[in-house]
Amino acid sequence: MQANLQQDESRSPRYYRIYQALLSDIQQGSLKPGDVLPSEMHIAQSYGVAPGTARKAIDMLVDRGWVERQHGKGTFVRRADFSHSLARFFRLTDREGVQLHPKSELLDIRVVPGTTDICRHLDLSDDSELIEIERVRRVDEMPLLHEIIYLSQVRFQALLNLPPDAWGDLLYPLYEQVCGEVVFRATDTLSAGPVPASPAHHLGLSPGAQVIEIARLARGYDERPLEWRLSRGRLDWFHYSFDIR
Amino acid sequence: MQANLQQDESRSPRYYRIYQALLSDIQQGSLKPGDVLPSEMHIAQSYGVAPGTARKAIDMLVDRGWVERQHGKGTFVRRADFSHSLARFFRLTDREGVQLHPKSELLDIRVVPGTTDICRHLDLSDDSELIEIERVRRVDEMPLLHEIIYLSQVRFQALLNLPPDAWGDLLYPLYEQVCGEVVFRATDTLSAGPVPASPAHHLGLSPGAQVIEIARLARGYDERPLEWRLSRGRLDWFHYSFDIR
DNA sequence: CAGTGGTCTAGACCACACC
DNA sequence: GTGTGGTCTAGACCACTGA
Repeated sequence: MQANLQQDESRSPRYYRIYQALLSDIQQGSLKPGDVLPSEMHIAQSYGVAPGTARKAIDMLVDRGWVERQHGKGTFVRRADFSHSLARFFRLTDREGVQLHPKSELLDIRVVPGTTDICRHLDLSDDSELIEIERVRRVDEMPLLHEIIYLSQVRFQALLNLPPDAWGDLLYPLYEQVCGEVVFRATDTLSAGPVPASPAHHLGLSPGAQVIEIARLARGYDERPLEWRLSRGRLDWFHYSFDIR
Repeated sequence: MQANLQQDESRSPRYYRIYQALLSDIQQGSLKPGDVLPSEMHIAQSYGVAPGTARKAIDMLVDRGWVERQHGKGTFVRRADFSHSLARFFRLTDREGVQLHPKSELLDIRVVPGTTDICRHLDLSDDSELIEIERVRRVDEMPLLHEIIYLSQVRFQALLNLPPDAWGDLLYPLYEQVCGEVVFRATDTLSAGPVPASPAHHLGLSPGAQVIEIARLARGYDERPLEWRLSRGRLDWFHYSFDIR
């Protein structure tokens, strides 16, 4: 009956404060992917609540995809499953709507002064230095996409020292493992336009031909912009698919 | 080792069976959009379970978007909110990413024999008759999209008797009000291709010019295919935007 | 005021994993 | 066996709504 404890600082319910505490443990890294959480009873006792209340906090973590229950074993922090990162963020398909698995070739990485436009997208001051990455993504040697990627030089500096063979086909796992930055969501905007010289060359087009442009702004857990990306692809190989709910 | 088949007719938990029963009431229409559900206590008593169990069933309905709680008032079946239908299903934007609000002009509606391809998309037998609708969607008199839409003649027959002035800018509200069919989700697939004669004419292009093609399969609550739609738009006015999570 | 949903308790028994 | 999560009970008090 110590209902008094709860009164003051809490306008939010106990299960919600426990949820926030556990989530913070995960985001700060004191609970790492693959780690087991304390048992429900343990959490209940250490926060001084009934088991049902602790369970409700864990329910929230499960619903939001942070942890996974395993009956009889425990509750575990989910690994950022990058076998699914491709399926989540790469939406190009073949003619029949089947997901493609492109290979990536790094063309160039360098530090450039940011343009006003890009810095504004990334919520940076207008004169910030940016990391610019240029890539080609191929399926069966066919160049499907040409990509130019901009990142904050401050937050992604570690990428500059990577040996060439450390670059795989996916960037987002690299962002997490090398820079500790996790891409949580993204907004894609598709349009068409004439292709500049460098992408034209890598896509096997003459400059000025029409291409699809996919502009992407990717954000972290806290909604901060992390990456601005401009992908260009040939019209004739372009198939892009997704669900609306 | 007794086979502890609890001989409950159900291997599923009680809250889940209550969830299914309530959901079925909503889908069958005995609970209509805007209706209030029985109170949690009432549900608990009438199913013979504890209040917490009934509440958990309602939690599932809330999580999945079927009902909405209103503290102090009750729990209500959600209305399919067609003031947001446009924002949900129409993703064309202007150059700056701002949602467009197109006007629709009905060009033609007729009954046609279905092609194998389209009937298969709609889960109909190959020789089914279909309703074919042809529309143009304009913003400021500029023809933005040409659409051809296919529907089951059986389920959407009521559309054939509509007076021309009953056709507004949006079809999905019409499907619900006139035919009782609710579009719940859709899959869009974007690609590019040469434009046939009729769309070319309405979009102000010469036949064979490249256009964007948006193929959509829209489905109801129960995942049944409802509508197959092929929209074509000029490359130079094409901007399509959405979120990935 | 009575009725509703929102939170919380302190247990119970079951099913599953592992030793 | 013990310890875990999964389900369920039978209450309690609170906060909000509307008559």
